[in-house]
Amino acid sequence: MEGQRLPGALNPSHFPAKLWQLVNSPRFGSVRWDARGEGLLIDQRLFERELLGAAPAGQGAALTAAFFKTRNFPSFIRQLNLYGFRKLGPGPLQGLAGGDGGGSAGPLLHFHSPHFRRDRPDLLVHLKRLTSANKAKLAAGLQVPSRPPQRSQRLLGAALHGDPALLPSRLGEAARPGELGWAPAWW
Amino acid sequence: MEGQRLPGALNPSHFPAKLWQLVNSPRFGSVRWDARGEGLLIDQRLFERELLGAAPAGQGAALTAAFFKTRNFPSFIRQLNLYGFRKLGPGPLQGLAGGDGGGSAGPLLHFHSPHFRRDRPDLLVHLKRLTSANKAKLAAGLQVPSRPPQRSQRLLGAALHGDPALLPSRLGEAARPGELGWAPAWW
DNA sequence: GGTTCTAGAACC
DNA sequence: GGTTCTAGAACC
Repeated sequence: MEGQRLPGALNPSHFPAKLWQLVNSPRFGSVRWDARGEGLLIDQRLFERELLGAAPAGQGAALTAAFFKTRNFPSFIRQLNLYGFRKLGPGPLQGLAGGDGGGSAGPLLHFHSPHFRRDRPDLLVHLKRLTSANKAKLAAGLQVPSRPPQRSQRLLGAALHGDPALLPSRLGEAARPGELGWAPAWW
Repeated sequence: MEGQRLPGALNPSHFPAKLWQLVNSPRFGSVRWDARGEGLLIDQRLFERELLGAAPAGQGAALTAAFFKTRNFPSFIRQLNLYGFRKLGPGPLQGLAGGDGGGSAGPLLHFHSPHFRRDRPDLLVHLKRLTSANKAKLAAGLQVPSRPPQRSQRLLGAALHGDPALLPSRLGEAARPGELGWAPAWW
């Protein structure tokens, strides 16, 4: 399980953290690592059913866990591109994807970012939202700050990942009512 | 049935002609006119099944008529935008869409172009592919030429639409073998 | 920062 | 000209 812990410095409500949790979660099969742990394999059909609440055609829209706010798969792709992921086409690199993944319903999309690797959660902090402003800063060699998670978010993350180092040690620092009394629907 | 005939000047292999035939075809329910005949109502779920060969989830990909070359719905949207269609959001205009369309499987997308109206096939010639070059020409008040359909395509269109004026009147002008010996799979 | 709609560009 | 991938911009 090493390498699957979400670094505490990441804001769990932002896309990189959510994606990290998603790919490492046994709950979901639509997003997983490729054979080398250096890219993402995404089963669009399964993704829409698991995460976007798409009904199996004929049934009404099922209410589903709100991992993402959207109901549209293209918005997820937009997020990937916005954070610098690139699609890997069919070819030698794609060949490393690693099989059909066992019962996948549809074709797999293969995406890659140099800052998103299974064994390198420390690189996640380099995933930046590539707005034009941020790109200009990065091009100029400047730093792009990340808003750190709020106290309640850090507590939640620590609780979810069982990281005692991040949990309050004294009662006086304990979570206020409501602060830890919930969990995301997708967990 | 007036107004559903494809103008002979249009190249039937290009997007505007295909879209016109699609929305006026009784074969397909995924694309149809809104209540005013001034916009398109598109049922993405049905569109993917009818025209892109999407399997009903679980089954393998079904082989389907090749109305479009793509298997991806976003490519169809890209075409709409490329030809100047804009999406109408929920609101007063959207309210004119006209019901759920009778058994539509999913939510409807509403798109509009001033050159695409049920009762005005004569406007279709103004639908231009909005490349940056074409947009510059249009902005300069210049004309953007359309490649006219080839002889075989004119003949096919005339035959499909039963337009005797466009069909050869003498045997010497008749179609050569193979020229009319086929029809699109989707017809 | 996330989501949505549209457009640029490259490839076919 | 059609298709695909990525990005800009506006809105939330």
